[in-house]
Amino acid sequence: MQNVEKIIEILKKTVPEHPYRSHNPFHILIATIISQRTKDEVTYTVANKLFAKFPRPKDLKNASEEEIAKLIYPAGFYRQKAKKIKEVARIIDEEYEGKVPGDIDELLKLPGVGRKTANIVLARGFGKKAIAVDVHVHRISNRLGWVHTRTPEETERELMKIIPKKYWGEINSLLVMFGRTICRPVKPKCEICPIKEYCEYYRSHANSQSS
DNA sequence: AAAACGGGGGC
DNA sequence: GCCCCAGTTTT
Repeated sequence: MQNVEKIIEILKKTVPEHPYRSHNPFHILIATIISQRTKDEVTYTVANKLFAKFPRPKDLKNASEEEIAKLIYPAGFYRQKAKKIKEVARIIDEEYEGKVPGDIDELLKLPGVGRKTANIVLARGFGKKAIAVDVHVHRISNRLGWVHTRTPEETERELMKIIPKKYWGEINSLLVMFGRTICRPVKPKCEICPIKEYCEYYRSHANSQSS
């Protein structure tokens, strides 16, 4: 699988950059919680509004759940998320001196933080080597034939074997954008895909379908 | 293992 | 009008 590095380099030149460029770990964490089962444009809009009003853990801790819920309303799951966001802010302010922990086990203790969210915070917020597997990474890795897996955990383990470590932190952003623009869940745009020649899915569907 | 949370957008 | 979407938590 020497191709993996080549494929990633092609994607890096072709795929648009991930639009959420904050490197503030707390903002990454809260924005990622908001993003769960939510379209990303909506996520950025409401996250920016939220941080404009309550930028620091201490600010969000002191905000009311109703106030938070109102600001993130369009993202859906707003009551649940508002409660989690307030509690996460409180824990970080009171138990971690206002700093998001850069450790997977500590992150997983936070409400609303599962494996995917924790890995995104580590990768994007701290620049650590962590592979965050969401539906895009899972789908695309299987389509390409990099893995043949059923669960995200399994995908994460297998990807760690075949993706060079230097790409771990950015593979999620890259594949999410690739998945949005080209390798969509339904009707992937294989005609214009820059890596179709390396794709198992494309080879097996090359004759039968184009749309 | 399945249900529940949820508004917005694509078709 | 139906179905899916940067998942996590509860049943």
